[in-house]
Amino acid sequence: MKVSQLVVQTLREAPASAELPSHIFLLRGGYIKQLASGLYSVLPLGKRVLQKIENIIREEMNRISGQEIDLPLVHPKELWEESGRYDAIGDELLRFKDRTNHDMVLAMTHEEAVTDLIRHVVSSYKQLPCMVYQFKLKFRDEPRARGGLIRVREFVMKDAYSFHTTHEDLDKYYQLAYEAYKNIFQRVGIAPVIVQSDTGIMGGKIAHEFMLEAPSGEDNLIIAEDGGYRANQEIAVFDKESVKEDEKALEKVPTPGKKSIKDVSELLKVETSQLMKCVFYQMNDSLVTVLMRGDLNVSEIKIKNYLKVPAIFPAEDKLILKFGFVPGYASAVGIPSNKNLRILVDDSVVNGSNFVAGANEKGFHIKNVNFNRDFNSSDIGDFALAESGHKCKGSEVLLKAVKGIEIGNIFKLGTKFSTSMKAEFLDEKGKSNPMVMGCYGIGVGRLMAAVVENSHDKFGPIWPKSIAPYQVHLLNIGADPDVVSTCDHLYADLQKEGYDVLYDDRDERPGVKFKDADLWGSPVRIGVSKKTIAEKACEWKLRNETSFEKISLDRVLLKLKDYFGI
RNA sequence: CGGAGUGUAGCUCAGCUGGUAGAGUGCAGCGUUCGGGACGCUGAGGCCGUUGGUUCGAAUCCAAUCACUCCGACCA
Repeated sequence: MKVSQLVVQTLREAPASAELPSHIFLLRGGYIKQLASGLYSVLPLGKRVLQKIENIIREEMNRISGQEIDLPLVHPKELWEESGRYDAIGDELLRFKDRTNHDMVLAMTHEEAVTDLIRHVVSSYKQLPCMVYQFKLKFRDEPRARGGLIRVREFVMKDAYSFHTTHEDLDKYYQLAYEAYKNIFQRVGIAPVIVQSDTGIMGGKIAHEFMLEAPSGEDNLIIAEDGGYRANQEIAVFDKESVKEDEKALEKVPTPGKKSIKDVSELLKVETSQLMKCVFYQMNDSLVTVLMRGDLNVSEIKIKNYLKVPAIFPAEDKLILKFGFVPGYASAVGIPSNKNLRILVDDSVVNGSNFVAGANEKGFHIKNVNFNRDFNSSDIGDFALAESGHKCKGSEVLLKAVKGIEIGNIFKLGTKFSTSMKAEFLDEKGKSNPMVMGCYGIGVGRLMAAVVENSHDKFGPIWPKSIAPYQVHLLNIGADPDVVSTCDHLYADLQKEGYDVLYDDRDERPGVKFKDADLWGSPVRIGVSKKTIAEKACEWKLRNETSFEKISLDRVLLKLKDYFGI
């Protein structure tokens, strides 16, 4: 491609609102252009990168027996009602009516559509297992798009779905998908951190997220310092180092005006870990009370998962008071649970003893509160948020928190969709069973952005060979007729050899061309000037190096072959 | 949905003590240049987000509304 023909406009300056390197360089290099919040047009350069990423993913999906398909973007409401997600998902699912006044949705993911397809096509164990995948637009009406392509509303995702006769078979395939994902990310130059993740309202038990560690990441990851444990903070577990002592007698103490853990700890001169905090959430009219050791924070995801609800909200004082709790001085002592009051007790409270807790009376706390003796509940579990400085379960290894960008995920769905949507097969004995499903997603645009986050300098992206929009950037330095004709010939020769060449044939000053070359990030830059052709040579410069070398024109093809290994 | 901010030329922004609009850059043309975003001249390009109000007069003041950005909430 000749730059003179390329549909592109590079920018000297990115909009002030662009902060992430990927956002800045994709805009400045003319890869993408924002149309509206979270909606981006892709220009030819960006499209080439996306296509190369897609081809890598396609190869790896085909290698694990994937078959490419295409599912609709617009679905009738009924399909989503079948799975129960029409009501379970909030405004993120864009709903609208078609001309016949029929309720429709824009697909934010395709479990329903693919389950519908497979249940009609597959009916026997002989047809299983199978995996189908697609590259398809998703629309999610995100409350807040941000960071260029990192978080958008409309995006192409590679989503794959596998169907199995048994959980064991899914387990085996899940491992294959896991390896395929590692290959994909390695091929685009990313070394992902792979963490256990929340399964959310998708149900299922096991899921992993592939993360690019980056300060701009939206997810918090908890990683053991020896790398032995890695999980999304939402679900990460840790050692609470609880110690049980002999139970002492209750003792009411005045704590006027001291409502926070910190204040009470200072007043009574006890460690925050000897306090018991009481956090309130509400779901409609019912109250959820969470009792937790004072030095720990609540993980709302763990609570949502335990209660199996899509959302909880901080409770209003009015509701808290209605159940007999006194905000600031609250505990479960003397308050039994009932059908509108769930009392969740973190195991840090169960396994500790003699806590200072609220007296449910303004200005008073109680010392030596113990689970079982002084209050009770059958809702015991792990509801605490793992944080930097905590220790791995059962070991002394420290956990640290890092930020990450989610670039892919794999999920064991199990039979959630196949049961609700009756995707069943007949086994050897003629008995009907729900198919066991897995799903595997990668956001293609986000991956492109992640690669830039991962690999750039102050001038622009440094694309890996595998997905650079063009492999070779050719430019004439100066408009001398001999220089131009040398470049023209070189351009033709390289193309004939099958290289993707971007030829900057514009009548521009060298500085302009160099800046653009950096923004377009081709791995190899070949420059031809009057000086070089005097020696029948050209400049050979790699994007990831700062200096260039002069090589003979005869050696260009050889050197390219060597560099690209083809 | 809460909090903050911004809407003026394709892009980045100035103008905002009220008097109908500017720079840089980009674009077109001419000339001088030609190794890391050169310089000079000429030119095209704006209903100052939208609507209403105050005023003789509004980009400028007030109100509403829309859009976009950031922080938070949210994020199968």
